[in-house]
Amino acid sequence: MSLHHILLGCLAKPASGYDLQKEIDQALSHFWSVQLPQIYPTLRRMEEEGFVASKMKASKAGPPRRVYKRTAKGKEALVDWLLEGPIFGGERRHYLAQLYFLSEVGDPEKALVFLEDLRSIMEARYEQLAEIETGWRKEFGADYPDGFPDDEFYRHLTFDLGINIAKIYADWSARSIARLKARMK
Amino acid sequence: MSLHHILLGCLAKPASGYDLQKEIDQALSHFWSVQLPQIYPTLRRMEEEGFVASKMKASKAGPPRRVYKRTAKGKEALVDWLLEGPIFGGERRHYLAQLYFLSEVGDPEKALVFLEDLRSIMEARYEQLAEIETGWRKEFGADYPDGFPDDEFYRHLTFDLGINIAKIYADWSARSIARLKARMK
DNA sequence: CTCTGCATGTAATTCGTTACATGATTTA
DNA sequence: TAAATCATGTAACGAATTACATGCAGAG
Repeated sequence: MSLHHILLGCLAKPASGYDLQKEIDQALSHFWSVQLPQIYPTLRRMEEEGFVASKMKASKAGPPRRVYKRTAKGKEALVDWLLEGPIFGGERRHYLAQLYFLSEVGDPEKALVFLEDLRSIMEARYEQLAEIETGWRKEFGADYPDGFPDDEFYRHLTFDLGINIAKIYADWSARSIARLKARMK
Repeated sequence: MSLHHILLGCLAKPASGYDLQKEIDQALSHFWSVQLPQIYPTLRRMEEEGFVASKMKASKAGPPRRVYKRTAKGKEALVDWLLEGPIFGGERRHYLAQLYFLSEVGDPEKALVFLEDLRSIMEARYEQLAEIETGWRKEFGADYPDGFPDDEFYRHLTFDLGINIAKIYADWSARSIARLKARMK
């Protein structure tokens, strides 16, 4: 029961399965991912159980869209989930597991390549977030970061965490490369 | 094919399913989790496919143990996985998804409780890691953090990242609480 | 006319969790 | 004698990925 709640959260405004996938992929990608074939049956089951309701609507470009709305029961279920308090568990970061076992490759040159790949990904991620923040600073001026309306405030908290972590990752990967190089001499 | 590789990584030394679960739970918990009922059938399948080999051995306390060793084919598969480069995707952090939608609870007092729960967890996590690091500093003195042998070097990289992230989380959650309180006035 | 984006879905399979079942040894 | 730790596993279910199948509309 997890995608279930994510979808309820996203359905503050009516949306189709396709829309939802895109939103998750863009705005929530740092802590969640889904594929379309998981979304469609989940939404259907949620409708059967009364958490959402759907209507077919014509689309400008492409086939008709099934647009979902959250019901009162859906909103209630979402709030219940939020009031459970922070849910931990099921963390899965493949790249850290790989790093943990990296000595098994034997050759430090290859380990170095791994770390450099990691660094370029992490730096790109940080740059991307930093650009977004620059945009906000221009837009809000001195009101940043506290000029957001209520709903965006909590979203900004996740952003704030995200950019700080991205920075740590970028610094850490650069430092790790240096440590490995020093050790190779 | 993910637990598969984690188990191969842990099997640098022979171990039983029970041992493996404990190791993952202790040393890898920040980026991986498993339950025993997933481990047993996975190991069995891995043995059928020739990645590991098992022998029954008597135990001091309790029932006999099925102890697994990694085969040459297993080691090869592990190295192949590591050489694929860093694998991203499938991130899942429930508590951040919850935070993202937290405005839906309406009442900021309840949101505050959520953030305070988060903070106490994050601070405890940081303290725990800081204690471990203090121990190492005492043990290695000026050689810390570079006095580790090769295999522990990479493990220390994951630790170094972990403690930095834990600190960020602790600071961020305290800051977020302050921001929310300021906004509630 | 081909490629990209829009938009829906099914089927098969794999991965992961929870509940259940069993039983020995050690510690309080 | 009750609880904790050791140790294995099965069964049922739920969550997630991959492959497959279909078809329209607009841009180049």
